[in-house]
This record gives sequence, C-alpha cells and structure tokens, in this order.
Amino acid sequence: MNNHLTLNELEVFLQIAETRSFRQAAERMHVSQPALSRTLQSAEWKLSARLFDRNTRRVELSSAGQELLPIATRVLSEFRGSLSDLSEFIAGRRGRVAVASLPSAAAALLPSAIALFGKTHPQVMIDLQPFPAEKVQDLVRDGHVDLALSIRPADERELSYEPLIRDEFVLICPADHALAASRSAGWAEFARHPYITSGTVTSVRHIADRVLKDSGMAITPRYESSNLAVLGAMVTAGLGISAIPRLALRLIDSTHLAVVPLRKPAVHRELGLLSRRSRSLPAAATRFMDVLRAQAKTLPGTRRQ
Amino acid sequence: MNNHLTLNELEVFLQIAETRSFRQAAERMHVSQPALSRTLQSAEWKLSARLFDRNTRRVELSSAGQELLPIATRVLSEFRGSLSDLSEFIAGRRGRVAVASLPSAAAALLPSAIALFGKTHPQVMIDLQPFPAEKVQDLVRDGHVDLALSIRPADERELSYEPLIRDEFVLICPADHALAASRSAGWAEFARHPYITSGTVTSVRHIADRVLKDSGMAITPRYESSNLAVLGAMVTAGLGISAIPRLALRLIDSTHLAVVPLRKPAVHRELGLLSRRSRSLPAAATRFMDVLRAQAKTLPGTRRQ
DNA sequence: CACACTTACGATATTCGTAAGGATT
DNA sequence: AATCCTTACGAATATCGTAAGTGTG
Repeated sequence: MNNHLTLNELEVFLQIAETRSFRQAAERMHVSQPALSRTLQSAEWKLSARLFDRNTRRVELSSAGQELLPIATRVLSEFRGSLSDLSEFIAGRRGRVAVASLPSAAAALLPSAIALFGKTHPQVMIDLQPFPAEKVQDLVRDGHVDLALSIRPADERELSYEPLIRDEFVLICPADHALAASRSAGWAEFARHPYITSGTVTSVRHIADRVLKDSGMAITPRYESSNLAVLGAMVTAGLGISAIPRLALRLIDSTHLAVVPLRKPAVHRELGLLSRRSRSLPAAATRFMDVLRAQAKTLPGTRRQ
Repeated sequence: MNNHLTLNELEVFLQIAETRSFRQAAERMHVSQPALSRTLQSAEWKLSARLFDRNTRRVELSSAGQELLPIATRVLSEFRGSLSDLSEFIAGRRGRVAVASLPSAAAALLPSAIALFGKTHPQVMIDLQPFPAEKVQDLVRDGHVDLALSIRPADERELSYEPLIRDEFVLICPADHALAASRSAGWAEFARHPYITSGTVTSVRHIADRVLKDSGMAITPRYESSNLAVLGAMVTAGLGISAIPRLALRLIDSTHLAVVPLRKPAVHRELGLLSRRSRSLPAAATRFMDVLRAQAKTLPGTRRQ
C-alpha cells in the first residue's frame, strides 16, 4: 500500500475544508458523495489522523486539518501555477529562442521578423547572435542556439538545412562612377577597375573568389577589408569597386554609392534555416521559424528558390 | 480523461532525468521498465510534448523537459517537505499546545511538567495562560486553549474533566505565631484569630467559605486580598492567618511563614484536566497530558484520588 | 423524519508485469 | 549480437456510482 498522499486527496480535503460539507464538495468535484468520502478516509488513513471532526450535522477542521490546510493550498496552487507556466512554454507562448545568423541576414531579415513575432509572442525572448558562417554552424551543432540563418553547411548529417532566400550579388561603386548608371554589370568589370574584396573568412569572399576563378580571368584584389562597413566606406572614397550580396547593403552606408546588379553571370548567395537534427526544438523556436519563412517571401531584392 | 499530471508521473520524469536511463529509473522506483515507460508516455500525452529526446541509446531532456525539470524538483520537494512536517505534527513532535491553568497549578505543577515535556518534545511550544477557574473554563469551551488544569466544571456536557490531584488546604500563620508549631489544626482557629481571605472570585475562596459555613461557626474575615502573594505578605506581617491549598504556597514568599495542615475537617481542592468534548486534540496536547498525569503522581503534599 | 455522512457491493477504469517487437551501436 | 526503449495483452489493483445503513437535530 502506498502511503503517500495523492493530489486528488489534497484537492478533496481542500474542497471539504472550503465548503465544510461533504455533499457540496462532491458536487464541486463532480463525483458522488460516497466516493469523496472514501477519498478523504484514504487520506486520513495514510496520515494516521483525522482531518475533520465531523458527525452528520457538523464538519470542522481537526488540528491536523488546520495544519494541513495551508500546506494543501500552497502545494496545489504551486503545482497548478507551475504546470500552467509549462504549458505556456510548450504552446510556444513563453520561453527563449536563441538565434545565430550571418551579420547581413541579422541586419536585413531578422529585425523585422523579430518585431512581427514579438507582436504575437510578447512573452518570448529572442536572443540574436551575428557570426560568420563557420561559427554559426558550431553554435547550432553544439546546441548553443536553437536555429540559425546561414548558408548551406558542408556536412548535413548533424545539421538540417532548409533554403529560404536567394540573395543576389550586386556591384557597388561610387555614385559618380562610370558604372553608376548601368542597369546591370558583369564580373569582368573587376578586371577593369580596382577591386576591393571582403575578408578571407567570410562566405561572401568564398563565393566571389569562386565566380572569378570560374570565369578564367586573372583578377587581383587591390584592397581588402573584413568589415563590410569599412569596405563600403572604401568604395565611397573612390578606392575601388566591390561585389556583395544585396542584403549586405544594410550593413553599409550606401548614401553615396551606386548599386548595380551583377548579371553576367548572375550569382546568388543562398541563405537558409539551420537547426540541429535529432533535437526537438522549443515550440517558440518553431513558431519563429514560421515567421521567418513568411518574412523571406516578402523581402525586396531577393527571390525564393 | 484527466489531463492533470500525477505526482507519480513527475517522480518518474525526475528519476529518468537524473539517471538519463529508463532502465535505471525503473530499478530505483521498483517497477518494471515498461510500466515506467508508459507512465512517462502518459505524462507526455497530457502535456502534448515530448519530455525526452530519446532512442535506444540516448536519453536527453527535450526543451520542454528542461523547462519541467526545475518545476518537478521544486514541487516534489515542497510536497514531501510539507507532508513530512505534517507527520511530525501528527506524531506530536511538533506544534503548539495552549494550556490554561489556575495560577497555583501554573506555578506548582506546570513548570516542571513543561520542562520534562520539553526534553522529549523540543519542537513543541507550550503556551501557558494562568487565569481564575471561570475564565479557564471559557477558554477551553471556546477552543482558545487545548486543555486546562482547573477544578471540576459545573457543566460537564461540553467539557470533559479528569481528576488529577487532590490539593490539601493548609493554615498559614507567621513563623512566630502560637499555632506555628502545631502538627495539625482545625478550621475553628479562624474564629479565634484574625482571618484573611482570598478575593471573592477565586475557587479557593469558594471552598473556604463553604467549609466555614458548613461548620456552623460565624466567622467574619478581618482582611481580604485577591492576590495570593499579597495575602501571604499580610500573614507574614502578623495581620492574621489564612487557609490556602498547599500548591498555592508556590505563589507566596513563605520564608517567614509557618504551614500547618488543616485536618479538622481535612479539606481538599481537587484539580483535574479540562478539555473540550467533541474536539480532537493535537497529538502534542495528548502527549503533554500524559506527562501531566505522570507528574501529578510525584507531587509532594498532594494525594491522588 | 429529513438530511448528511458511512458502509456495502458490483461495475468500470487504471496500472502493472511478462513477453514479444524494434532500433541503435 | 547485445542492450535499451516500445508495444501488446492478460492480470491485479484502485476507483467509481448506486443503494442501503446509521446517526443527529
């Protein structure tokens, strides 16, 4: 025989204590009165103490009952409160979502998505961490973030990747540059004008290098900056021209820049949702991914795959 | 279907979370492993969320499980702690006992009883309230105290009375008084010497008055004091002699007093345990009553009935 | 005698353990 | 192949509701 009190027994005790009547308590709990009577007896048997001094006309708390009353109230309310908090979490209405992202996506796509998500999920905290692609992958793989916005990972065994947006490469040059008025340009321009590249570790650099290598042209960068804002300033200053994904424009002061789509060949950087396989996501994270997918469709200057 | 979590389900969850293994958790809880598996599934079904990301080789907390872990720990420990406190109370090892008592018994019998009780019940607080007999009865009847030490109540329908000690009346006189050396005395002495009585509302006064009336002697008090300590001082000062129960000597500075048993006739004030009928006593109060009964047997100058 | 709690008893629902199944290393 | 979690199923246990019983005002 188990001599631990049940939550139901506590509840029965509480209802009898409140109504001072077995019959009314039974009505409240939608059970027959004998059933409730037996439940209380079971509790009393387990405690080896009467909880109510009662006869057919009076029901009063015994001393043990008086001692149990605050306990039952506290335990039950804490139990329910906590479990209700938990179901809020499970429903995705409360919690924390850790998101890693390439800096360009963090600046271009995520702020509006976070704002939209926040309207329907005020109790969910979004923790946004901008990092280069490799670091982003590590964060997802190690479980430090729930999801990420990044390029397709080399190894998809542990990581799940879902394409979201295609980000077109554009040429940037000073507003008064000869190319500024062009409707489109080719990568061959980087052989004719000083070429500024982004830092060696970025995904942008990798893609640009590959395109230039495939083209067969021998193009040597004139300058290099691992910081896109600095790179933008260098272009503005007339030091040269560069190629960046359109989304990355959000990281640059483009007031005095001209932006020309690169169409020969057209090159896109694909960005997608990264998450860890074999790990269930918090519901809030799943909801946030839904918002990101919806948001990606409406992004200007990008095309869905 | 009830969709409230069970304490057992919480416990199962906690054990699995601690051991990260269904099999080990089942051993700890002394149930078969399939039973435990089903219990967890029931919890997951009720919450509409997986609590562990698991396969046959790995058991890890899901995000919902991580959220539930501190809740389960807190709820279960509070539940057990509170119920363990309660069983201490029910066993009489913890709690509070409110005791009312005639002042003489409070001074003579109760301090040593409380000291003895305190040795075996360090967690029980005794609240001792000295009052005249009528007030004592009211306190018991209204439930303000659990038990009392007093004279037999006039109405025993609501109050239960159990005789405990018989307290012999003694004559007190100055140490240099003519009666001081007597081995015993009669109530007739109060006709031959100035007689000091206690206040009108006390049980001592009622008994003395009745004895004197029954004796047929016309004895008028010379002085009166409702405070026994003052009465004792008056006797010491030579203003007269008095009759008090032997226990009341504890309320008096008897350094310069002589105490002579009153034997013609021998008169006793009976004191007993008073408690309320139809009301279960806290276990600690019952234990204290046991100590009082034992203590009463050993009291010098009194005889058990 | 009317009302409220308790006891009795048959029916229902829940929980359990054993045994077989399936998946991962 | 070994280990661990899941599913299946019959058995044991617990809980329930109806009806009869008991006591109090």
